[in-house]
Amino acid sequence: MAHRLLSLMPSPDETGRVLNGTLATTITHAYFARPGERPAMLHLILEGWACRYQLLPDGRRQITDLLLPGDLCDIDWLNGFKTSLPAMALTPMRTIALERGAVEALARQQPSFSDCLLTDAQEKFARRGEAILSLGRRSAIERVAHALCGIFVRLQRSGLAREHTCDFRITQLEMGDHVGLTSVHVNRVVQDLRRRNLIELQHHRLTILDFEKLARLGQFTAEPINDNPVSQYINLKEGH
Amino acid sequence: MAHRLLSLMPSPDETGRVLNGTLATTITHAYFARPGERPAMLHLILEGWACRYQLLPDGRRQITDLLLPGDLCDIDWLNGFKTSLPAMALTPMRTIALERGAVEALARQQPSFSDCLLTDAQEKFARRGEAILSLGRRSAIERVAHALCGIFVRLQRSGLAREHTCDFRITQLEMGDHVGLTSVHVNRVVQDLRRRNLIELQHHRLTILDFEKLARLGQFTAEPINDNPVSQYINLKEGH
DNA sequence: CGAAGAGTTGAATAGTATCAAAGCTTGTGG
DNA sequence: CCACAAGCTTTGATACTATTCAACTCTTCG
Repeated sequence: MAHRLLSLMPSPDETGRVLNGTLATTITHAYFARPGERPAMLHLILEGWACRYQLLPDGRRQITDLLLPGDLCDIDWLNGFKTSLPAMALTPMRTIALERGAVEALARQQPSFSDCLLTDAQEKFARRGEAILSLGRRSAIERVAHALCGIFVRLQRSGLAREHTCDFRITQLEMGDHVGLTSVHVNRVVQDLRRRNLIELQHHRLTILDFEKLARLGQFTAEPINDNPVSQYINLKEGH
Repeated sequence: MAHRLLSLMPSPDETGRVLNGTLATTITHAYFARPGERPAMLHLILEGWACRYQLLPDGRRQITDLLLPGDLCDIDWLNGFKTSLPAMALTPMRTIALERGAVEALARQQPSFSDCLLTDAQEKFARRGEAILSLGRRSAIERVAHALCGIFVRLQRSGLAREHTCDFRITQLEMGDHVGLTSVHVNRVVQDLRRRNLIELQHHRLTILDFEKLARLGQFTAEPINDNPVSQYINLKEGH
């Protein structure tokens, strides 16, 4: 079961300090946390996609953060671990659940871990900056191209992409809520990308036929690699 | 000279620890920091507006963060004080300049100050979330209405608005780069808001005639008040 | 007073949303 | 294992929103 998750597994920690967590699974649409709560558990994602989102009174929805394998689900430790936006599973998920108290304690005791959390926050902050640029200034096709590149690279770095393909389990409606378009228009853009021979997208699987070109179309440049990821500090206690 | 800045001046700090800073001024379009740099000085804004922005290769610009009086110019302490996006003055500015080393030292020594920085970061993170919602899901008039409400409330909280009016010194082009529209369209939306008797906007001054209605139009809800602002820790050394 | 920048206007166009209906997939219960 | 239902994807027609381009006016500042 664990071989696909290998790259997310902890490396031996020099200081010997490690956070112990237990395996957890959820179904699609489950909430990891709801606004105002101070969740007992934080989750490191092993498999599956989740998001944070915001709603308008009339039902319009915007996904503000996409959470992929390797991500710590709760950036809200910045906010005293009090959740500001709902975090919801977009697919079935497999996560490592960590006790909030243990995370807080390790952050106080081990500066390198506290730095790691800071880096994690900075990464998410920068990602929101990219989203603002996309939504404000990129056309529909540029936005989708950029988003696909970003998702692919993140999955690749977690060892969840091989060659030029990866799983792609969210719907075009959810994609629309992510890139600020309607699902109908996402569909038209996707077809356009297919016609240009840039991607294949079917049966929950994305294949990027020409990454170079797709990246140019979306003005995508990969973010720097984080050499101090949260996953390093986490140990999965066997015997779920 | 100081009476307008009163609400930003430090209150006596219980612990006696205070960051000493000196008055600095800049002209429009001056840079506080450029990407990759590790600036020697951080700036607390007293007067004037600044922004962080991102450019596309073809010149399209998107403002990702608007920095107003009371804001610490450099959120990038999250990133080890290494600037990620350029921060530029949109108007002439008056700031309190702080030595980076002193800020770092105080953050290490005084937990309440380090919490304060965390809160500051969380506030900016949340503001980016709001921007993503606006750009992704709100119409042009809703975006502008929302932005005007947000700006007014922030200035009001810094004591820089009286009754229903405040200074408004950025151009419609810059406003467009902030809310993801062209300057032409911003102009049309502003005129629409005038026709509806919601605002007056002329001679660098904004008057909100009906805040209630404007807020409803933009789905604006004020963010919670930060009771541990950065400004509390800062002392302006006289004799610039 | 003149120049440069900012705001305003109109017409034409491009881009995206909306609405409605018809195929496809996928997962489920019989 | 099949058939069905629900949810996704696809298509077309149409309306609307925002951009583009170009000119003109008004402010501001030196």
